[in-house]
Amino acid sequence: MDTLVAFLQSSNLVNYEKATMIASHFTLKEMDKGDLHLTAGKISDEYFFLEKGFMRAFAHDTEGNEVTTNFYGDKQVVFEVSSFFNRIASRENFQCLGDCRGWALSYADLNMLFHTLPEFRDFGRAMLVKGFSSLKTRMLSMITETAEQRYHGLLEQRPEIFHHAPLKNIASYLGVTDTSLSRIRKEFSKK
Amino acid sequence: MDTLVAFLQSSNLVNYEKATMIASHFTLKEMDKGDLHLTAGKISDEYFFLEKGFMRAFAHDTEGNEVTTNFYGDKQVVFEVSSFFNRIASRENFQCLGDCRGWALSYADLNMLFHTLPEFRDFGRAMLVKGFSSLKTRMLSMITETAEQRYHGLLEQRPEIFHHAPLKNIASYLGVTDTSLSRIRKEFSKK
DNA sequence: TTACGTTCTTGTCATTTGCGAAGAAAAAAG
DNA sequence: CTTTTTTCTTCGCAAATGACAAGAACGTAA
Repeated sequence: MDTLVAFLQSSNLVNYEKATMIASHFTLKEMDKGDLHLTAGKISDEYFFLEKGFMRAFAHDTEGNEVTTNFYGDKQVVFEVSSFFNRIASRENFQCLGDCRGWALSYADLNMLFHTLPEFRDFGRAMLVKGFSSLKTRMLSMITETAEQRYHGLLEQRPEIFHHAPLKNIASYLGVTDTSLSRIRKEFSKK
Repeated sequence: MDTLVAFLQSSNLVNYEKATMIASHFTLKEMDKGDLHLTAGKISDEYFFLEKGFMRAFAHDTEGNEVTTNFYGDKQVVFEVSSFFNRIASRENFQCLGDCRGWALSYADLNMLFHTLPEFRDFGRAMLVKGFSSLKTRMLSMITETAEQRYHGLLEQRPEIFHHAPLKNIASYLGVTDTSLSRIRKEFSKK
């Protein structure tokens, strides 16, 4: 649980004492490779801190194809914002790409903590803002960059992804087919 | 100012009395067509409720081309989340596409209200979550739909945009060139 | 190990899209 | 109203990408 406490402190918004107190409300959750942490159609009720492992989020398009919408590594918060806060069914699934271990907080507990601890409120908002911001950046790169540029960018900025996720997941995350990604990699290896 | 009060109440998170009290901290701001409400490089310090008019947000890509990232109509909150909350320079510009009139709240005032009114906090979070959620939807459509499908979707879901924004802005918002959008429209009119 | 299923690569072909440039149309300025 | 600027459309061509299919490579489980 030390990892969680350290994570809460890392933002400099929460001190050690408060971090320990917040962390005490989380419960341990362990999953195996392939397990679904959240299934589309259900309401997300876990604000989940991933201590160890790797996960991805994916949705289905109108034709039923899987589209990977995000990857999560060690020490990241994993939850479906809209489902969690609006208490509505999630359109996304969260799947473990390896054995996972982390800490979960329920909606009720999170609200209780938000209500009593302004620091945790700010922490929560900072997480939300961060997620929003990185999604915006990704949208911009989707519009302005070629598939090849996006591939290289991901390779530089988040190399861990390539160690944990199959290429077809990465392809849909980048907005290309697996065929196309394979070609991009081939061109790249020529140099 | 009635419009603002009504807007604050519309979420059902804030009652009339509190809405009036919150609204009293906003200040009126009027702008002409073409004016920049926020310039890239500056820190956004206005949580802005657009009462009347139409605006767009745009950024520049690495080659210096304008990319429209969002459109805002009547009765919408307009602000750059990351710049506003993190107090960092904005990468985006906000421009009036017609004469605009709305109400602005400073970061300091917003925090003061967040601190004293749990209802307004929830309201603020709901706005944030909503923006996040719609950006996710848009990202998914960018990955799974063709440019033509995205065009038709926008035409159905937000027809006002076509009454206020030039097509080249809409093109970059949709992630295509103006040339390509022109072709898509031509194909469409053949039916 | 062997057999099976999944993932990845490669090929061909059709389609979409971008780029550069030119002209038409529309809007703004004088 | 005329001029100027901006926006929109159109053209030809090249490049990128998707769809489909076949086979290779890989991992998993019996």
